Amino acid sequence: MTLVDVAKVAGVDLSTVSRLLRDDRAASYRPETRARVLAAAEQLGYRVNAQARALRLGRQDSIAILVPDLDNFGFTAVLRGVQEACEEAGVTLLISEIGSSAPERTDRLAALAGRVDGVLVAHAQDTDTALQAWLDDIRLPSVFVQRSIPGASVSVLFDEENNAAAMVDHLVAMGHRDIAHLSGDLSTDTAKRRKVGFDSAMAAHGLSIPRGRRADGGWNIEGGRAAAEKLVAGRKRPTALAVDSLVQAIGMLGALHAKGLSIPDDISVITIDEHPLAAHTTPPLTTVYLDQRELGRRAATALLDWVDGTPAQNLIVESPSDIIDRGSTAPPVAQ
Amino acid sequence: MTLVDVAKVAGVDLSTVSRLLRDDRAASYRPETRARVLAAAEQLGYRVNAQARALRLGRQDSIAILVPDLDNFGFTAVLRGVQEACEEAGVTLLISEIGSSAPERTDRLAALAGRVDGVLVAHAQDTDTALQAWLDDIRLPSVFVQRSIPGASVSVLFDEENNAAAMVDHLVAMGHRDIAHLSGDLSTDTAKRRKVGFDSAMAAHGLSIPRGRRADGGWNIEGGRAAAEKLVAGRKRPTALAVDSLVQAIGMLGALHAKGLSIPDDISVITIDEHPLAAHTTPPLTTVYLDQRELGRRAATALLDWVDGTPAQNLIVESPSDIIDRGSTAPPVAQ
DNA sequence: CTGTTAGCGCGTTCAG
DNA sequence: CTGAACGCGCTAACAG
Repeated sequence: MTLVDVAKVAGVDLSTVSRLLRDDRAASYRPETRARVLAAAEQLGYRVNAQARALRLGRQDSIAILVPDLDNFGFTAVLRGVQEACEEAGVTLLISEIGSSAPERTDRLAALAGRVDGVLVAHAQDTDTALQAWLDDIRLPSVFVQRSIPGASVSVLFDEENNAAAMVDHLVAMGHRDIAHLSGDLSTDTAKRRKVGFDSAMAAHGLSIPRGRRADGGWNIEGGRAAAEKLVAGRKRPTALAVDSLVQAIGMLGALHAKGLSIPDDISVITIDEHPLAAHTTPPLTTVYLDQRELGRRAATALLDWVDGTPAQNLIVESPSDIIDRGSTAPPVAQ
Repeated sequence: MTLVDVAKVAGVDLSTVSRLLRDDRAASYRPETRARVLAAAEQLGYRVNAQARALRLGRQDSIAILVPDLDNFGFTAVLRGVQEACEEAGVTLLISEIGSSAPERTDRLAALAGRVDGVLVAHAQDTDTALQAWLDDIRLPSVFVQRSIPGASVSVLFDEENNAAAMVDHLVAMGHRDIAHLSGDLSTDTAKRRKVGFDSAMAAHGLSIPRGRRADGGWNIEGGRAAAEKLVAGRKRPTALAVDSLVQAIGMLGALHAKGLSIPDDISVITIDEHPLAAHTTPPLTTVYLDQRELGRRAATALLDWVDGTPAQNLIVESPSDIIDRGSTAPPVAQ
């Protein structure tokens, strides 16, 4: 099932088979030859050898995406968008989980480097110098997805300030004035930008943010829970909670329920990120919808273009920041 | 940064470099040569070209795992176990989502075939003949993970009958006699085997399963919700619900809450699958713990061994079926 | 329109 | 202990 085999069966040269099977349109072969070759290939079940092809062409037709945590369902929509774009481009996608800076991470990255034409990065803390060093080292095109590292590669981002502001606007429109911000991991720029957006929006409404009204929820369930506990611990609770991610919101719900708080009667909550799960929590969560799928598509496309020779540029993907209202917010009541 | 480059810098033949860098121990080279080569490699930042190596050796040092749905957090622990095993073996893992039988799935599969030495399959409905055909076609070692197709390849499974029985035993021990089974997709053998286990366990306790006490929840949130609605719709509710997966349990919670049922006061619930999420639902869920990570490891190891020449055998991974009691079950009360 | 030829980078005999 | 030479399967000139 190699080119020579097919050529032998078809009674032509292997280069003819190679061209015929690939270009198809380009060369107008004699119908007879064409038929013979196609028949032989079919009969033998011929498949090009991806490795030989990669070796010859110096390109892999495959890219990788580095994700922090496969458990994080806040990110699957992005993955799906990336998959789609890759599919359309006929490129294989390699998904790799690279959690914390474990030592074996280096090996995984090293193995990856030789197998792909470029890499998408969905994992980046400002301090992750090891990752940055690796990216420099491999000299492959790389694009950060919904993350960015200062002074580093290209990024495809949402307007996160806008997203955070959307939460504030929604809550203020309901009459809230004492709003707490359950932030994502503040060592990531995504969380930083949302913080800025939150603060600006509050200021725009003439509201201040007293001490104790922000907590870092670390982008995970447990962090969200701990942060929520802190935010509602004081004598005077905020009347509403704006949460940076759905994953953290899950933890928050646990904390609020444990404390016997009823949503939205005692406290309103809203979160960024949309996922099937949001419709099935208790209560269902009002969310800021982000088109993560589109973000994934755009990031993948940018990377693929870069691989093809067109350097990618930083890109902000417009997202409607639409509110999906599932009733977890309501006007505040006097405590 | 190829072998020749290193050889040139080190002033030796490229074959020397090749041996030295790989065997290391095998050949006892002159320390001097050794040092020169290593230094040159280091200096040039040499990396073997995975493609050339694969072409030469006829092996990719990489395997793929086919998953139905990356959104399904019930499966990430398996993935993690697989990743670990691959890491230890120095093998690259290719994760690929192959949802329904979309037409583009074929392309994705075809591209995969040339890049891996074998494939793990975590997606299998008895009726998925296209997938089966592909597996036959590629003639690569393949192992099914927590799934099996009748008469097909090798499987690495849990004792699912035992797992379902664990739910029944726990509930019966609490005093329940009227237990409903919210099953997984009954076209998958996993669900079928759990059904058998559930029924046997009930029979062993001298309990029967009246009509309307089982519903197919399709392995997803929405299916779980719909099935739960059906199960508690009748005049006389069951006193307890045994759910086949955490994902479905999420949907179930939504349904029960919407109906105003309180857990475990009005109805007890228990589910198979452990995940961080289970500790943070309302209420937290009592679960049957499965060592999915170990399952993943074993499956990956079996496949890797097969790739190395030792055909894999069907394998049942012992799992303790331990109950993690988070209080979502309680003795039944008269209605 | 089709065959010939020359590598892509590497691992492996076989000599020496 | 090290070098020389071949070929894995494929593509892209270049002939014819």
